[in-house]
Parts: sequence; C-alpha cells; structure tokens
Amino acid sequence: MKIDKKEIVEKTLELFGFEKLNPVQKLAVDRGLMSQKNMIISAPTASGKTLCAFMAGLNCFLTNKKMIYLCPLVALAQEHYNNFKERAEKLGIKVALSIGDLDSSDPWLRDYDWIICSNEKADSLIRHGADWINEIGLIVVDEIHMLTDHSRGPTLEILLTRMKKILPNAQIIGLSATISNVKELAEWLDAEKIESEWRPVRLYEGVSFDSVIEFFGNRKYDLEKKLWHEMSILKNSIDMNKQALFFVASRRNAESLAEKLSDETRKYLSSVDVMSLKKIADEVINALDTPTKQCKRLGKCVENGIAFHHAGLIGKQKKIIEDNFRKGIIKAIVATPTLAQGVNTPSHRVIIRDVKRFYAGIGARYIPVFEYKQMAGRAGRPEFNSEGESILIAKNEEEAFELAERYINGESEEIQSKLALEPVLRMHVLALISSGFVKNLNQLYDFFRQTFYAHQYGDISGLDVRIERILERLIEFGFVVRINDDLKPTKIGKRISELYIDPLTGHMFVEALNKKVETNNFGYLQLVSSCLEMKPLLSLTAKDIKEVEEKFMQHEKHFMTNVPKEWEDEYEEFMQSIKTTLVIDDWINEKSEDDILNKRGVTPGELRTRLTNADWLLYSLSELALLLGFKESIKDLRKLRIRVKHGIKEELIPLIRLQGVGRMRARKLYSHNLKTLEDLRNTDIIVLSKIVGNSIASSIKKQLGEDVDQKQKFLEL
DNA sequence: GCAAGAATTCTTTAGACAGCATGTC
DNA sequence: CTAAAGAATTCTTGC
Repeated sequence: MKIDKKEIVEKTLELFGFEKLNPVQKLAVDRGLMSQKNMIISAPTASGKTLCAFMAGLNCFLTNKKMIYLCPLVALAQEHYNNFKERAEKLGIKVALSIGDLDSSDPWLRDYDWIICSNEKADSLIRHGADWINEIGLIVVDEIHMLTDHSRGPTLEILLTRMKKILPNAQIIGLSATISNVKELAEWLDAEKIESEWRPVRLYEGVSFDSVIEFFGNRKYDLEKKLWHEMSILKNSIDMNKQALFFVASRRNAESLAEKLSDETRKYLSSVDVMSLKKIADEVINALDTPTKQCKRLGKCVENGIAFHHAGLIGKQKKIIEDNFRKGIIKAIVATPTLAQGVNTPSHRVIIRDVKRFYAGIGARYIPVFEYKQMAGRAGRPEFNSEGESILIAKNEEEAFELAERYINGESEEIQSKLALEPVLRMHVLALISSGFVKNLNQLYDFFRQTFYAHQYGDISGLDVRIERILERLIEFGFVVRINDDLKPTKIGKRISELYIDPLTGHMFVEALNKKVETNNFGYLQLVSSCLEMKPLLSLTAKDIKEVEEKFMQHEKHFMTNVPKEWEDEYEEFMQSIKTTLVIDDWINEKSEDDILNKRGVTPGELRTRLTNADWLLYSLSELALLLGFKESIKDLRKLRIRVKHGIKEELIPLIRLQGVGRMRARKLYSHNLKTLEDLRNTDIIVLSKIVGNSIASSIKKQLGEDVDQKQKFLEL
C-alpha cells in the first residue's frame, strides 16, 4: 500500500478504526505535528497520544528517515511494538523492537524504519556508536515526565541532550501525562506545547467514607452498612456489573486484601464465570515447574474472580491476569502501584486505598499528587462506557475532605531534573568520555549546560563541582586519562561503559580480581551480590540469620570484597548480600524452586530478576577478567554463568547444551548414568525414550547428528 | 479448663533498566 | 523530619 502525505490522517484513522481525530490529536496536527515541529503533548492517560506518534511516524517515513520510539518500560515497548507493527506493516513500514534481553548489537536495526526501544537501550545503542543513528528523523519520547524520576530520569535526560546534539534536525515529540510545568520542558526542547484535559471517558473523582461514596455533587452511592469498607465498595461495583481495580501500598497488603475480598465474592459469580475462572486459576498456579505458596494463593483468589498483582509475580502470571481482566472474566484486581504506570489495564472503577507509603528513613508519607492522578487515570474503559470512577478511601468525613482537597483538587507536581544525583551522573560522565562524544574538559562542562537541569536551574555551579569530583574518581580508578585538558577513556573504562555497569561496580570488580584471594563460586556470587545493580538486596529475616552467619564463617577466606566488622555500617548490607548469595547458591545446587522460595521468603518474580542480574554481572566480571588477563577466573566464571542460568550443578554442564533439556531433564539423564553427550550417543533411542519421552529423545538424537527417522517410525507403531 | 475474641507486640515495607548468545518443562 | 498495617503472640473473658 502506498501512501501520500495528504492521506496520513485518513490512513491512520482507517488503520485504527476511528472516524475522526479526537481533540488532542486535532490540536497536535493543527499546530504542526506533520511539519517537523518539536512538540510536548501533555494530556491524560488514554487520550490517544500514541496516535499522534503514529501519524508523525508515517510523515517521517515518507521522508525516508527513521523513527525511534522511546519507552520507559520494556512491557510498554512491547505493547507499542505489537500495536504499531500490525498496522504499519500494511504500509510497508518495517518495525523493530530493541530491548535489553532480546538482542545485543545493532547493525540489523539499520534495515528497519521504526525502532521501538527502552530509554536505556537507546542510551546503550548510542554508546556503542550505532551508525544508523544518523538516519533518525523523529524521536518520540513516551512518558517524558520520567525525566523527574530519581533513578532513571537522568539517563533519559542525558539521552535527549545527546540526541539533540547529534541530530539537530530531527523532530522531537514528547508524550506526557498532565504536569504543571510543561512550559519549562517545552522551552528546553524548543517545542510547541500542546496541553489538553480531554479524555475519551469522563472521570468522576470521589471519596468513600462512612458507607457512602461521595462524588461531591456529581453523584453519590450508599453502601451496604453491614459489610466492611472495601467489600462494600466491591459489592456496589459488582451490583452494577462493573470491574474494580484497587491500589494498595505493599505486596502483602495486595495479597491479603485480595484474599479477604475473594472469600466473599464467590457467591456473586455466575456458573460460566466459575468455569473460565477455574481454567485461569490453573494457568496461574502452574506458571512455574512446581507451584509455590504464592502461586497457590493467587490461584485461590483467581478462582473466586479476584487477583492480586505485584512485582513478585512472574511475567507470565501478570500477563494472564491483565489479559483476563481486560476480557472481564476477572472481576477485580488488587495491585501495588506497578499497574498505574505499566501496560494498559483500565477498569471502570479505580479504588485508591493507600495514599501513604513508607520511605526508608523517613517513615510513611503521602504519595505525590502525580501518582494519584496516574492511578485515577486508569478509570474508564472507552470501548464500553463513557465514564469512569476513581475513589479514594477515607476513614471518616474529616479525612475524606482532606484527601479530596489534597488529591482531587490538587495539581500534579512539577517535573524536576534529578541529574545532580551522583550515582547516575558518574555513569554518564564515563559514557560521554568513553564514546568519544566529549573529548576535553570544555566539551564536558559545555554538554551539561545544555541539559534540562541547566535550563531549569540556570545556575549549574553545583553540578560542575560534582562533575569535577566524579572525573577525579574516574581518573583515580583508571577509567579515564587526562592529559592537560584532553580526556580519553582507557580500554577498561570504555568496556565498563559498554557493559552498562556503574563505574563503582566496575572498580569493585577490578579491585576484587586484583586481590589475591583463593576464591570460589560463593565468593564470586557474593561479589556480584554486593553490586549496586543488585539492589535492593533481599531482606534478612530472623530465620535466615543463623545460616547466613554460618556461611559467613565458612567462606570468610573466599570473599573478594572487603569484609566489614560487625560494628561497621556496612555490616548489615554485607549480611544481606550473603543472603542473596545463599539464594543463588541454592539455585545452582539444584534445590527446587519451591524450596528456595519458601525457605528464604523470596517470591518467584524476585528470584527471577536476581538471577538475570547475576548473570549479567557475572558476564561483565568475566569480560573485565578477560581484559585484565585473569585466565583462571574466566574459566571459573564461564562455568558459573551456565550454572546460574540453568540452575544446575557443575556435572550437568555437558548435558544442558541440548535443546529441550533443562535442569530437570538433565538431572534425570544423569541419574540414569548418562553423563556426557557420548553416553547419550551410545544409548539406544528406545532406552532414551523411557527416560525423557519420545519427542525429547528423538530431538536429542537429532541434535547429536543421528538419523532417527527409522526408529521414530518404529516407535510410532 | 478452654476457646473465642481482645489486646499487645513484632515485623515489614513499590518498582525493574542494562550485556550477550541461543533456546525451559 | 521516623508511620501504618498485617501477622503473630499473649492476655482476658465467659462459660
């Protein structure tokens, strides 16, 4: 299908199945969306900002340039990818998804027109100096308000500053939730400011207290007095045949509320629901090899139509829940704040129960208005209703008014550059020098004068001081060399930047490798567990302490990091790193997943992220060992990585290479005295089938280069 | 003497990006 | 500038 510039709007509407542009989209088009104007489009969730990006993308495609679409979350990148790919391909546009664990290098991206990636991936691509970057004509920044995030905002800020410099002619479109200082941001990017409060559904914001839900003059519901508060709201929702999405402050709260609610909801389910829910519950329970306590608990809730949702679940379970909630089979979700910023899971009703959250060292505090708006914004499903309701839960009338004043009438906080925070700054100063983007002191300081930070605060002398301090450390670490005013990366500095690890971690690795200790796997794992990248560390509970102390004594000689004394501040953290090590150690010694999780009080999702992180860090460590010539370490680390990846003891390494053989099957083969590929080759396929089943057996034989057709036929008879 | 329920103490606290080379049960 | 809720444990009460 060919397309002309005049048809962009028309074609886009057709592809998405809309009649006409909505007010936000129309405004953007009128103000120059298709004439290369930079723009910040600030509008509520679900107001169709993505469509603007799509149109601009088409426009860009017609000029033979690439669009890069930046997302703050991998899950969002995937969602947009699916959304775009299906439609854009009809117009001959090639869409690619580039995220961390999917692919490494970039050359293949050259052949694509639209590249969807996470902010960090884009940063990494630039660090590696991908040549196709110059072909970018449009940069779309989804959720550009991420700029204000403590931990990940600075990366986005640096990325944008850099892209602006490399691609002075590219169009930049920032998509943002409603924020109060759009103007400031727009000025920085030299962009047109498009602000709108338009929503596809009307949002009623209310408060619930004393058995009523009050929408302040707009409407009011009376709740059943005999029920407890949350239940009465849910009952009220179910009576109207509406779904409910509860937001609470912690995982524990999410699980316990879901469980309590589910006890009572089963009586409101139809027999059709019961059947489909049973099926979903089974899926959720069997998402892992052996169901864990958490899986069972979730399954039990789902059976009754309610799910909890938080980061302790694995991706598969989250997806099942999100999908079935969208389909309307699951009636309610109790979630932690993840769901407010993640994939699109709208609900007719959103109930915000906890507005206070614990901040380490400070205690419980009110969450920002911005976060409230994000959660409330999830209310309303355009395809079914023309309205949505968000409800705050208050204990009494007094609190109800207080909450309404603070949140419903409140204005979202301004976004603020967090660039001055040292850990992130450290990483980016090294990256700038490593990629040769900045060649001397002048260029370095000059670069930071073009950031949002400089634009926002004007005075950047404070920042300069920090940069200076960081530079000194990088030189001290041997990652950067300074000759007069020229700055050059060292080999190791460059590698650290490419590996995307914190320079402090890099330094710790180098020191550890140089430290002449007789280490072992436990030592390596402890080293990796004490990295910044592994934080937050798994918490140490009363029942762990004994074993952690035992291991501490047992491996005292093997630690590659500095071992703190009991009275030192670092001691606590050190013990936590041992706990994390313990969990990984259990895993590579083939403890069952369920055992590990139960015994250590860890959730499946947590275990998964720790293992991925450990693998990445072990890889980085081995790369540094390679660069520094520590041959022994490289060998050890290679083996260790395989073991961490698959959760196996060393003896299974030869078997794990086979496709279709994981930790379970490898162990099974081994226990039948089949210990090497040679053993397998010498074993008859019929014998093998008895152990691992027909299809795996023939797959193994095929992989070993044997023609199995004949015997396969025999087996089928 | 015992169990239900009240009172008190203890415990814990959201989330998730990146490298690289191939394929879990 | 350091809170709140759930879980576990102990205490009280009523028979």
